[in-house]
Amino acid sequence: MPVEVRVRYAPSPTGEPHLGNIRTALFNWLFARHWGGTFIVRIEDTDVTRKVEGAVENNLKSLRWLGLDWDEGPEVGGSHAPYFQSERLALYQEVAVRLLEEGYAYRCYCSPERLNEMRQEQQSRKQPSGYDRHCLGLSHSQVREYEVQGITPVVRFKMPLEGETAFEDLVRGHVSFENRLLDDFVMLKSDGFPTYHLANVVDDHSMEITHVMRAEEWLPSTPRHIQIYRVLGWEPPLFVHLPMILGPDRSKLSKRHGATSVLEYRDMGYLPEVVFNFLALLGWSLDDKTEIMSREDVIKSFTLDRIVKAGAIFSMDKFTWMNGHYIRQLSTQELTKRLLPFLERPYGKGGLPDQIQRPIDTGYLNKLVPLLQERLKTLASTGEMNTGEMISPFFLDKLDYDVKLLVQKEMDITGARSALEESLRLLEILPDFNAQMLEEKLRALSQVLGLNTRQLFGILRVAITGRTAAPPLFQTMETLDRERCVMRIKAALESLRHVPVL
RNA sequence: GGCGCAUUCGUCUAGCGGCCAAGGACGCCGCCCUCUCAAGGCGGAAACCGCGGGUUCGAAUCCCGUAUGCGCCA
Repeated sequence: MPVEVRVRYAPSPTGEPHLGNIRTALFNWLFARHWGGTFIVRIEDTDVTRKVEGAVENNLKSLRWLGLDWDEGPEVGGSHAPYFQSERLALYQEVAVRLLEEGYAYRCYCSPERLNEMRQEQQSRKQPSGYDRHCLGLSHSQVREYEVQGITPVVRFKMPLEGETAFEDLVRGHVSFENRLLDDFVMLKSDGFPTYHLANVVDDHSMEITHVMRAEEWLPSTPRHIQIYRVLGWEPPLFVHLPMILGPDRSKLSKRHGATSVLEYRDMGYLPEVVFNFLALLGWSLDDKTEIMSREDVIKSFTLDRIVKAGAIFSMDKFTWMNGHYIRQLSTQELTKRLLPFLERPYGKGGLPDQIQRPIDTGYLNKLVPLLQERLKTLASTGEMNTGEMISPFFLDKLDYDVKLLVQKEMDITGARSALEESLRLLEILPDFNAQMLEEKLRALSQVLGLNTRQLFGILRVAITGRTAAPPLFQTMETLDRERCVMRIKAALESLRHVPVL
């Protein structure tokens, strides 16, 4: 492949980077790492009006969270600094002036009103829309007149009227556009800021970018970029247009499809390695079966020829499945560590009930984690309930009982009471309070009581945890210890006491 | 409206002329395991490869057209 690979991720700081942006970043990063190249981050902050506070930081944060380290860019600097376009304005202006002098560009004084009118007329006449070159042949006196009026011009690029602009896209193959259908686009705005077209060409060239990998939505503007390279006598980079990530309705993924920002997924309890793995598989695949891949695996096998051409819908279901899969692979200790911040959040945000003291006892949590592990879909939730809710019975002193739950199918209150009373008696005298012993003796008890295990264990489960869905009963009891189990069964009995026998 | 790109199970994908009456995964359904919920195991339904023409002994795979979707410009 190329002698030296230099690629870039060039976000504009207009909000939190969403999955599509990050997938683009990931592919660039993977490509660089695969070939031992350089991964650059460049901030495209020339659109002052759309700038959002904290957006740069969110972009960098997202990259760091996923472990996508950059070799040049904000915070780390590099030989091609600066990496903020707002600090490179002189460069763009210089190029604009050069193109002006060489006749490849011209100043345009047209008002938005005139452009609008022009567009409407073109539309009504069903002509292809585009700038009509009104300002191309302006005389000196006309120019002077505009200047006197205080109009600051934009700079437009003079597109060739004939021929076609073609290139080999590394994913799509040969792509071509007819020049006569491309209009004289604005390169430099009247405030002196460049448009995307100018800035990205100037920067990619001066930063010696070898491969421009970006989303497919940029494909239609590529011929413009190529024309700029051409008149400047610069060698254009290779282009790689990545398939888009789509929402469930197949349109470009956006906020109206729900959560799209990577940081939101982080807060929902998705693992960074899952985002990495899953995103790598949206638009790229290794073969017909490999899905779970370490980052080293992906780097090793990431090549452009395996990139898919069509857009892909982001499937939340599969994403969540993969997250659960990764969670189950984690060591108890690692999972405990990752769970901690989620559990320490306020109850309203998915953490443990607020009356439970923070910080949480890590040693104790460590004992619970194995009971929780295979039930988690995300760090924050089992799908049915929040993680904090799920393990709250292990932390609370008192549970609220729903009496209806205590009385199992085909049983009455009297039966439930005696089952609890007999269990209580048994637990109090059990020589060893461990899961194995508990199971053995309680099974025997169910026989004696003439109940099936489903019924007895069901009642006990509700008495012990307050709910019908919980981790395995006997391990739960062992972890809670005898004293607390006894207390809870007594409490359950107490709550049954006030219910009249029907 | 113009231009461009795309088109294999609901979804992500494998497939680069014969190995495909199309394979894997998620989801779905059923069974098993089982103290609940999960997890796991096994099995199933699910794409006539958008459609129509070619090329070829042979096409999901190559070519042309067409439809649809999406993107960009407006």
